[in-house]
Amino acid sequence: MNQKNMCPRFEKALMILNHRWNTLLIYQLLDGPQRYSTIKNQLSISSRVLTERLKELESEEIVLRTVIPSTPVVIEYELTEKGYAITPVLKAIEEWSSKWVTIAEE
Amino acid sequence: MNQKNMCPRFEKALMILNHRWNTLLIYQLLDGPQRYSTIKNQLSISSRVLTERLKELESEEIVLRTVIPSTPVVIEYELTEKGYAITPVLKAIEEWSSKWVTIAEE
DNA sequence: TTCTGTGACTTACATTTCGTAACTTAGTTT
DNA sequence: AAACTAAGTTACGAAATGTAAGTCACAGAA
Repeated sequence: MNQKNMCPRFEKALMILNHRWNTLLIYQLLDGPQRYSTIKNQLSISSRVLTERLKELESEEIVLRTVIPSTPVVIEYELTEKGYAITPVLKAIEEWSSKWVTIAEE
Repeated sequence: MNQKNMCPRFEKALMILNHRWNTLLIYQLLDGPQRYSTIKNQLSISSRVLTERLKELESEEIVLRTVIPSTPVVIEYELTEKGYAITPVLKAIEEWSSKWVTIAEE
């Protein structure tokens, strides 16, 4: 994937944001810190892939994972500053979709 | 993929834009109308998937396909108005990446 | 007039990624 | 002990993607 003369940062950004589920996950976390099970219930993602993506976003420092030592243990995920900085991208998608995207109806 | 109470247009926008290669393809077409082989050479996408994605973007009216009856026949792809309207999304990704994305170096 | 070349795809098949459902682990309440 | 809970894992089949070779229509070369 990718070309000779494209900015490598932009390219990497696309690789992260276009990876299936990631944008939706970030969008979901804009509502604030949330537990694993909350996220899983809101999106119809499987636990296998959810765990995988959260780890990816955590390693990219877009998401922060916090262990709450209750019983049973609860894990909270939230966006970092870098993560919240993606907001304008989501806003731009929202604007484009509200102006241009149509849903087939019967 | 997806939730009960999310705007269906936004959801659809995400499905289109997050589909592997699509955003990069649109980005590439911002340079103006281009032939199939040009696109293929610029991105390292396989012809199988390139054809598939161009058809998808065409059916979403993001891309316009034009046959130029030369010999051998040449096909030109270009963004529609709806397609060019995605520019702010790409700009937002560019800005985010230039501020926040780092590349590992050794 | 068969032979070679071109652009834009297809096709067949291997590899990777994803989804599904069942299982694990540690501590807790019954 | 048995059952329960949250946050994962695991095994495995299904779907998406990559790779390489092939197709088609026509044109100019040999």
